[in-house]
Amino acid sequence: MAKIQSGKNATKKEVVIEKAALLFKVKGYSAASMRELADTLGIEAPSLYNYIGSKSELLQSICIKMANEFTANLNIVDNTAESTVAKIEAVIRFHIQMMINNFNEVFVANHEWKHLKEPLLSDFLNQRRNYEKRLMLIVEIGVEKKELKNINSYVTVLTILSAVRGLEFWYGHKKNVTQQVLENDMVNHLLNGIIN
Amino acid sequence: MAKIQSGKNATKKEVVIEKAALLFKVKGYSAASMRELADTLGIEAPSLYNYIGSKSELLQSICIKMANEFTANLNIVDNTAESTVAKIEAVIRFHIQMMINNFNEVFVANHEWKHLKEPLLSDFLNQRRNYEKRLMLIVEIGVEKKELKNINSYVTVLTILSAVRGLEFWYGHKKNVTQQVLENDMVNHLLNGIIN
DNA sequence: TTACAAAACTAACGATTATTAGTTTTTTTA
DNA sequence: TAAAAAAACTAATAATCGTTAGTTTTGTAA
Repeated sequence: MAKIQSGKNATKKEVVIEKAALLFKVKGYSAASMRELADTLGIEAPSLYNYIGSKSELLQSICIKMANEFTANLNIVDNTAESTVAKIEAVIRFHIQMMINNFNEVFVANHEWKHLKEPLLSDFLNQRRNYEKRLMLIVEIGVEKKELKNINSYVTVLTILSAVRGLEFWYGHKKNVTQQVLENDMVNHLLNGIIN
Repeated sequence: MAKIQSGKNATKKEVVIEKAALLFKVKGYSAASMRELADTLGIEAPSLYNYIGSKSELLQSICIKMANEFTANLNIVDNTAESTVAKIEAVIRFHIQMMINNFNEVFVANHEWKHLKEPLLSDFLNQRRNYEKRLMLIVEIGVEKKELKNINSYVTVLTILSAVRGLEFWYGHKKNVTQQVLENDMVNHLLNGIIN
């Protein structure tokens, strides 16, 4: 009956993934049904399988894509930013940008990765762990160079990553606080707490 | 066949809730089945209903209990701690304590509340919103008194609550960082970033 | 020991799930 | 316009879900 609308340059498969991200965010992966996903696209559930292989594949696409984007950015930051503080600031700002521009997918990757199947689950967790370790290394170098206080690198990275992750709560309160204020205040709060 | 073990002073219902919290944490509420929960107790699924009314009730118990504990603590802190900084520090330390002593239940309340049914869903969200507002008020008073920098109270509370919430990730890495180091470093990081 | 209550069981219900098979309609290509 | 391919459909499958009903076993109190 209805035909899937693929706006702009988006593949129809990409449209399905996009809608899946929204649905997974609202209902959670397990509670979200393929029938409901099909509904949001104006088609019947079995028609989805013309575009995708399985429900699980949708989650995979979302999680892998997000993991890769964060890793790719860290590569750039690590090679371009000069001081430790500049690197950390760049990472924080990128997380904020991602949360704003890819909210649903970042949210799903953060919340629903546990439903990934092996071996992708291990891949995802390894990549995240690696990301954390690289950030810890940046902090440790900053401590050595006396750019930062004598802080524990794990706790520092944990605090920063957790704080920026919490931006998902801000998303519902956009009216009260502008992105500008949010970004600057959070960067200042997190950096002032560790700069020497 | 098997009989539910109710250790110490715990009601059998409380044992069921405790096991449910663990299961919900690992699999998520929707993906966790009553048969699996019964398995962890060594009984058959229908036997659960001798103790509880429904699966949904289990989630309710967990979420409401946690919300009340945090609210109760804030009441105490608000009445006893003197300075703004002391209040914020007390709140941060309480969150850390809760994460350590009630990890599964805190985790479930943080992650699975969306599966609550109305009107409990609204109650839960209102209570959380109220908690945030009270913290914002504490920050605003601190700014007025020049105890704190001239910061946005919403962003500050968001940053702090998100950071302590991220302790759930630390839980898997206990070996590398002691609770002492974690607690002090995080408190310092978060307070130094805003103290005037 | 007998009676009662608590707590377990088996069997089964209706609902929902992701997915497959096979078919028809629509769109694109030649 | 005819043929081929893409994209929708209907119908149905096996599996799993929370939960109920009814029954049997176990534990406790008289």
